[in-house]
Order: sequence, then C-alpha cells, then structure tokens
Amino acid sequence: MPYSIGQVAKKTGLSTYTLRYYDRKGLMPFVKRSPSGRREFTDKNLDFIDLITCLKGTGMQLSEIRKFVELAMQGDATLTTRLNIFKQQQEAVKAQIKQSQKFLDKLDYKVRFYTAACEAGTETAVSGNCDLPDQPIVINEQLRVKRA
Amino acid sequence: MPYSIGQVAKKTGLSTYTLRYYDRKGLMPFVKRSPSGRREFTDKNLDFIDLITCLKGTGMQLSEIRKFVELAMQGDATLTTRLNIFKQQQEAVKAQIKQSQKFLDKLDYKVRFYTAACEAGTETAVSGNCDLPDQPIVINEQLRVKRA
DNA sequence: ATATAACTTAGAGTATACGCTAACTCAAAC
DNA sequence: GTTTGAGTTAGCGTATACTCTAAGTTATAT
Repeated sequence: MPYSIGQVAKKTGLSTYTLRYYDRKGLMPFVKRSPSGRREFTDKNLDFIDLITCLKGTGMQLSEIRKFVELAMQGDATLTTRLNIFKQQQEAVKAQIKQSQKFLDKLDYKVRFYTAACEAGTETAVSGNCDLPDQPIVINEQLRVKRA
Repeated sequence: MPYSIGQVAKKTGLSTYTLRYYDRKGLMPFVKRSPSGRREFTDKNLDFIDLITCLKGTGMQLSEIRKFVELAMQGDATLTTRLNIFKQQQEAVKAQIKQSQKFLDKLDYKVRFYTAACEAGTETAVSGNCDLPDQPIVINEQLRVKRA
C-alpha cells in the first residue's frame, strides 16, 4: 500500500508544502501517481527522501540534489559519478564538523570567561585571551564589584 | 591607527557590502566614525566581528546576534544574560555536530555501498541496509556486470 | 590641481527555500 | 448522495542574507 503525501509528511517531518516543492524542483521524479493524479509514495521512495534530507542537512542545495537525483534516475551508468558526489560531500561534512568544533571551542572559552565575569560582577576584572583559549582566566581582585 | 572598512573586509573575509549590511542591521553600534563619516574599526572591534562570525557560523540569525550586541552594549548588568546565551549556543552547536555526525555516518555507508556497486558494475548486485550501517555490504556474484 | 581609489547612503535586485491561498477534484464515511 | 477531509496546480507572499547600483563625498598620490 503506497503512502499519500500527508502520510509521508508525518513520517518525514517535512510539510506537504515542502514535499510538493521538492517534487516541483525535480527532486522526486520517481514518485508515481494514481489514476486521478495523486502522489503515491513507496517505502523505497521514503528511503530516497531520507537521503535527500541527509544531503540537504549537510548543506547541499536543492539544485545540486536535483542533479544527483537525475544521475540516480539514469541507472548504473552514473555509479562512479554518484560515488564521487558522496565522497565529496563526505569531505565537506568533515570540514564542517571541524569548523563547528572551532566555533564550539570559542564558545567554551566565552562561557568560562563570562562565568568568571559574572562571579566578579564585572567584565573589566577578568583577564584572558580568546585566541589563546588554554590561557587561564584570572580575576583581578582589585577590580571586583561582587565579593566572594 | 584604526582600520577602514576595506581593510576590515580583507582581514575578515567579509565583503564591504556585508560589513555595511551588518552595521545597518545593528550588529556594529560600537564602530566609531571619522569627522567625515567614515567607519573606523579598532582591534577590539575586529575581535567582536570575529565573535559575530562565530555566532553566525553556528547558525545564530542576525536578529539574534543583534540582541546579543545590544546586551553587550549595556555593560555588566547583562553579564548573566549573555553567559546564558553562550551556554545555550554551546548546547546548540553540540547538537548540530551530533546531527552532522549522523549524516556523515550515512554518507560513509553510501560511499561503501557505491564503491561495491562500482566494482560490481551495477547497483542491483549489491545488498546492504542503510539503517543498519554495520551490516556488511555483499556483492551477489550472479548479478555482477563487471567481472573482477 | 586633479585623477583615482575608496568611502558614504538609500534603495533596488537576487537567491534560496519555503509557506500559504485559491479554486478545484477526488475518495471515503455516513 | 452529500459532506468532509485530503489531495491537485498555479502562483503569490515571506524571510533571510546578502549584493549591487547610483549618486555623491573624501582622501591620497602624482
């Protein structure tokens, strides 16, 4: 039994608007229609939508995803091309995670800095250098507003 | 010696358009002007722009960053509020990294799958389940198109 | 002194990814 | 058989974040 667009929306968390939009954008040429024109999604289709969600979640644009889908529709002739797309995206995600980790390091430093600042009652009493995150954060007792 | 907007653009990698746009959006109320109205960025300003870039890079919207900037301009009275914003963003980034890692796992699987498919010459010869990524990927020798 | 490069603002234009409405059709329940 | 809920398309509207142009001013180098 195929799924209706509403059922797919519930299953995937995407809105029906989004699903139709994706379809219009050429991301779902594999979805068959009932005699009256309604979309009928199979379980295999759902897997593919999961993949689309994955690619989208890693920053791939809909236009690029469309290209991938078109390759996939062409069958085995495009296997290596598709493999390369996945390898490329793999590297992209690794780089993204690295970048996010750098940002997280900065945030970690900020939390330590602001924790000290809150304790001292003022930012001016706190020393520390954001670009040297391992450097200790020190409170200048002379400048404290709040006493411990 | 203060920096001009062009120099800041080079240093930060943001375009002058973007810097002015950020300014207009209230993200840089701390930037002073020369008598003739030109922006004069200090090194401290550059650090703050780095922070803005960090927050933006972790998915914070400009409108939210603006709120943070406004709090920062109010001084020590908003220290705990700002600390909480950083803590919140810290958690958000951790969650993002986790999600990205999940997507990466899926991509890793796809690379393994497609590598096998390329070797076999056809997708149909390859078995494997994306939701059980530890399951081995097996090539059905009967369905091979390309012989090893 | 003047060319040119860089700055200024206001505001229009672009890209992406939706979200929503209107007007209509269709399927299932009662 | 008719209501109700869900589906359909076309197309307009929105949000975000730029990106660029136009028209003018200012700073710097020759």
